[in-house]
Amino acid sequence: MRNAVRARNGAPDEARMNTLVAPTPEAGSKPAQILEAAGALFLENGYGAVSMDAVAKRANVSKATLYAHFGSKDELFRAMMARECATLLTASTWEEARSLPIADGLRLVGERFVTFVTSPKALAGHRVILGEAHRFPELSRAFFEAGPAHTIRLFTGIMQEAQRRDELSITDPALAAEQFLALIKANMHMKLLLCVTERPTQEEIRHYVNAAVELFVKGYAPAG
Amino acid sequence: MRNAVRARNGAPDEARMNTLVAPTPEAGSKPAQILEAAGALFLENGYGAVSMDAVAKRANVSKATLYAHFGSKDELFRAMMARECATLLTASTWEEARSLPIADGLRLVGERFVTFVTSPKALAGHRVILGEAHRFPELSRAFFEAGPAHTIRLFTGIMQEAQRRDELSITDPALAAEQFLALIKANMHMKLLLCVTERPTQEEIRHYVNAAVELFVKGYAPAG
DNA sequence: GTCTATATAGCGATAGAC
DNA sequence: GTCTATCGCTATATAGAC
Repeated sequence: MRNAVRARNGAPDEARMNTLVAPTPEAGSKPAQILEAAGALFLENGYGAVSMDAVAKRANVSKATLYAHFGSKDELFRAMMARECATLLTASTWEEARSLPIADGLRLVGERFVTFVTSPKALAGHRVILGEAHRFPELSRAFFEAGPAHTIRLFTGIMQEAQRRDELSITDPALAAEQFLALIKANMHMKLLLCVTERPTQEEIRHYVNAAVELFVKGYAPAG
Repeated sequence: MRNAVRARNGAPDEARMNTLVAPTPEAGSKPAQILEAAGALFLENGYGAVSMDAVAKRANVSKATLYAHFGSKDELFRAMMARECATLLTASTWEEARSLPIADGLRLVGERFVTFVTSPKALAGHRVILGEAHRFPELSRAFFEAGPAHTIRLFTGIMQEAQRRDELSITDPALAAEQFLALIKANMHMKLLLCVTERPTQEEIRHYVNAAVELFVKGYAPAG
């Protein structure tokens, strides 16, 4: 897609920074096996605690084969994160929310969003990225662009739409989007990242999201 | 469950779970030097990327001396985290907020809280803990209790007070506290954890907090 | 391309002198 | 208590046969 070559004129940020796009190897091939093993192990245990031996063993591949496809542990980690982000962040159909009243739309996409970010895989990826943010700053940036920043842009659109329809009185749609996302994640996300609580049920998620929507819609209700 | 010995009567959670309390060695002593070096290195680079040699070298101490005071790398890491949490989380005077109108009180403690969690040390600690949450689950729990959970309890008190005074209409004070904390951190905290932005200025913090307080107070305004 | 076997280095942890 | 020197192990990465 847009790799390495594309940084010429004033290309928009969306196009320039997402360096997490990587070709997906054909299913069943050795590279695919390796990436799958790396994904399972790195996400479970973090970068430092996983050896190349362990990856090779889990992938049913020799270490030499592993190094033939991925030149180093760093490279393997990057490729694995790119693949995980690609599979996790398939843009859902946010459009359907646009046709609903704002509160219902927020409830719909909010619940979907929280369900996603509280999934074990998303949490594991989040944890690993955060733990290695210092060592892999570009990866961290790319993750942010592909993940949180992307989501904020989507919700910013929803906020602008709601304001255009006079359903909400918003002066800074991007800030409002961030606030809403923060509200629905609230403390639950942190607790999950720290492994101090179990995965919430769909009912619990709905309860959190409903409370957040209520607060948000009332807080941004148009005057009069 | 967790400490094996202490789970008898209905002791409050606060007393049972905070295993991060550790004696502070006298300043200038070797243990103090070691802990300081460990703090700098672990917080900067994470657990796996720091060797005991590196800690010893930075502390101007031999590795044998290091092992004489801290039996293993795990133990050193725990002691270091305990010390960092102790120095960072000195309970400020939240009481002063109680005498103010709710919006002013929230602005005051909110700004202080955000200033704290966006400090480089707090961020580094947060990052390391998150990255190693799998490997050190008890440590993670203890951190959560000493940090986020403690803060939520404090803010829950503020919410209850506000409701008693009919300044806010809150049905679930703990949830409201979580919501407020999430709102004022919003996306800024995530961006900082991912190293995709610089430390915010006090003006930026104030701006975020003001926006959050406005939304929160309006959203929980008593009817009528 | 893929394997077995190995090189080389750095790790956590320890022994023994002082 | 503190040091120097070193053990034993495992890590990343590579050489060479097939």
